Amino acid sequence: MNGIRRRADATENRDRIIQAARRVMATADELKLNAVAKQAGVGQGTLYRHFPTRDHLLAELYRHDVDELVAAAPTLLAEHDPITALARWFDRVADYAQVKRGVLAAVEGAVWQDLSAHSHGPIGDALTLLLDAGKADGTVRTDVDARDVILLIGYLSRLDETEANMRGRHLLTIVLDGLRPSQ
Amino acid sequence: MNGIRRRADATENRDRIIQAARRVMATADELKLNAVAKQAGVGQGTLYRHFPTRDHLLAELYRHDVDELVAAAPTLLAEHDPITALARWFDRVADYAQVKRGVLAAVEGAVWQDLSAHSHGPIGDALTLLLDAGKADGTVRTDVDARDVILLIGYLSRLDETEANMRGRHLLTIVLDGLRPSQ
DNA sequence: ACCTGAACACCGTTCAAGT
DNA sequence: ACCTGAACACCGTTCAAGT
Repeated sequence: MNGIRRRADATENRDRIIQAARRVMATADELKLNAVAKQAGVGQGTLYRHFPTRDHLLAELYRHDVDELVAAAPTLLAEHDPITALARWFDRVADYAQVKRGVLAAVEGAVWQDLSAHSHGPIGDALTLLLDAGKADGTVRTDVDARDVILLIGYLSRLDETEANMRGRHLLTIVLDGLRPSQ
Repeated sequence: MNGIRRRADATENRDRIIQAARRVMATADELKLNAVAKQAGVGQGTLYRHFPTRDHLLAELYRHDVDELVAAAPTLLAEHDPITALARWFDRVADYAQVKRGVLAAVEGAVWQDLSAHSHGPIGDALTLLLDAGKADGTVRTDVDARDVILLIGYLSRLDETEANMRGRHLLTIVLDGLRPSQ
């Protein structure tokens, strides 16, 4: 996937940064870049060379999870009718949001980036797939797009653990109802 | 309303801080506390004496607007059926969000504070009033509360001006539909 | 009782020097 | 070609000294 030629030490440093970042995120709920560099045993400049922005680092950290989320969309569509598939997909997002709060930030960040580049990004594509199926089906209103949904479920990243348990899934139900055609 | 005895210079400084803060917010889209102190011509410590946290300052800055929002709820209810009143109230929130992005931050912040104190805060009370009327009426689902709605409309604070114009009100419609009883 | 502003703490970011 | 880490910039926050 990543055919970039790199010096061996560069590749190793990159890996060490990623692992250090995971360690930092696991303990605290924040990601101080200098702390990551220190943990990784590299200079701060090296971190910036590999990940020019915090979002780049987050995106890499959660690429695996984001990939799973993306891959789930067509699978769910094959197994359920569109609106159910969408509901199930929301469930997965809620799962990630609960266990790894950072996924949401990465999702939002990634979508932002790609929207400005006039593409939709992987998460956006997955959502578009689900929404389009629902629109064709008549179970999803036709005047919504992926970005709308990303915005609506963005509250997930602002809930603490207790509140996520109390309200997270319930609110997704409300959003889902809002996405149905009026009347 | 504020019966606290203060020295004359203290009162004056407080006012100067508030006005300086408004000026700063008007020009930039951010609120650097040291910049406010400088603009106001007071020491940083003075700012902290009057407003221990950034939220305290924001709350004061937008108290007038928040009061208007709160006062609008019963008025709207007297003039319209509950679900329409709620829709109109949303419109007002959207107005504020568009013109003064800070109102939303203040609203969210204020609600947070007061929730933890087991009261609901003025905005929460206004929303509860609207929701209760709708529930009694059968036009609002019974399993939602003010905090749910605050979370759902929180995206408003994350839109830039262009996107606010494109999606702000539209998304409120979707939220409103989600708040209706299912089926 | 209140104010001032130097000083500290903290973090992100850059860049000259080194390998 | 890549790395290091001192250094800078920036902001929030505190507190000793002053009125």
